[in-house]
Amino acid sequence: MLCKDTVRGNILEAAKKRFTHYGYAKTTMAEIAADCNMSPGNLYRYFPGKLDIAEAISTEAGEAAISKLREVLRRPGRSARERLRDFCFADMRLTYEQLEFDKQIYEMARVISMERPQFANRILALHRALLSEILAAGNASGEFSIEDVVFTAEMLQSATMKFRYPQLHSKLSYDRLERELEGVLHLLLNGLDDGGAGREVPRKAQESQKPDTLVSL
Amino acid sequence: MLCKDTVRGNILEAAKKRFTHYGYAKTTMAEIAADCNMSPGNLYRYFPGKLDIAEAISTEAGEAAISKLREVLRRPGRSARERLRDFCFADMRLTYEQLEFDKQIYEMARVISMERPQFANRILALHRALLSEILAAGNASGEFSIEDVVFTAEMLQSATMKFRYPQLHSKLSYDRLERELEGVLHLLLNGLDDGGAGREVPRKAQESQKPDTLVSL
DNA sequence: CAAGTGAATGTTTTGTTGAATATTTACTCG
DNA sequence: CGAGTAAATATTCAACAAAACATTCACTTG
Repeated sequence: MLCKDTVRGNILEAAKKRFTHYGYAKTTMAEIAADCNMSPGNLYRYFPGKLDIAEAISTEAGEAAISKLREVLRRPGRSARERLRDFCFADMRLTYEQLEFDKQIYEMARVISMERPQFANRILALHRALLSEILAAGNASGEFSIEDVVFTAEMLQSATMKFRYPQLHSKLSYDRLERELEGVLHLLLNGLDDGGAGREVPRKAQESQKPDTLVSL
Repeated sequence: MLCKDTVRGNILEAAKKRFTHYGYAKTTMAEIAADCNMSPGNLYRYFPGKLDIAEAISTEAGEAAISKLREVLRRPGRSARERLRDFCFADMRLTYEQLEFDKQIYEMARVISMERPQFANRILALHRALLSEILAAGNASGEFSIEDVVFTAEMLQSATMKFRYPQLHSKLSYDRLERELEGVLHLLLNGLDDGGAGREVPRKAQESQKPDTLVSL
């Protein structure tokens, strides 16, 4: 039997194909409906509107990404610091690759962030919860002694904002982003006292150090 | 005698008045020229184009802001840590107020950042130099022992990106921005070991803690 | 009545065209 | 020539009509 959820699933699937292939703007409700062998009007019995379809798709994708990150956290035999590092790098790589290579997904992300500001917040909250988990584990193991884990997670998220949706904030090569994340994390973990941003890994030749560039203003 | 630089100065002055009063877009080259008692065509003997006039004005303003920040650094009887803190807060307040209350300046900033990506970089470089100064002074006084001062300054700049042009990155109240900057700085200065983001100042009621919201995507 | 239709409706996007306006050029003046 | 002008040109903007589209609704259909 075709329960409501199955139809919803079909719609999402069809829409996802179109959105990722042709882009959000270039996809019409009529097309999505046709792909599902229904009339445009009927779509509205399953979703309030086009944007909600996109949001549902993005939520799914976002939660999938969070799941992947959660797996990074489950890796055994790592210290809390290492875990934090793994987590941040995995996160950056995940979103960078996603947005770098897929113009369409980038478009959707932009539209949804504009029209549904709360969307990004929900994902950020999930993300922050994982950070809190790491910190709490670190506390438990005696590696950290953080008083307010939730607040500290918030601050970590704030300081690494730039690496979360790199394309939205600056245009840097992935190499450079990695190097910067490395440095910032070192600072966040150890503070200024421990030799500043600590430069274990020798930097590449100075020539390649293009300056930062703000973007999307 | 009317040397070339005097005329340039007059043009800049006239343009500045118009730009700040009516906005960049709503100001025409003809108007600027009229204010200077010259024909529009003649402006091009002094500036390559309208955008370059705006850029010159902004550069001046940017350098003025940097000077103000430099003064904050000169305040006597402060430790390097305090200086760093003063500096970051002064910087945030300066740009926040500027952009918050002056729609026209905000417009100019946006246009120039879009059309002349290098502009922001030059200002950021000046800014970074001041950070390096603080760190170097901290090293000299024995308060820090930072190996690569320049690199560490870069990392500090990176981690506080969000507070540099707040309106461009997120929409948060100034209160909340201050609180976040406080937390992030604590983390950057002391690392995770020192009780995390350290919460000397009790946070306000949880109700008021609206989550972050990305903006301008 | 739940599922669906397709025409009707209002909003957004798209094109187009004329007007503004940035920029260039050919020229004047001292 | 250096400083400037004013007309010529090219680009951008604004307004408005047409088309496309999202959304709604009165109406099947099983």
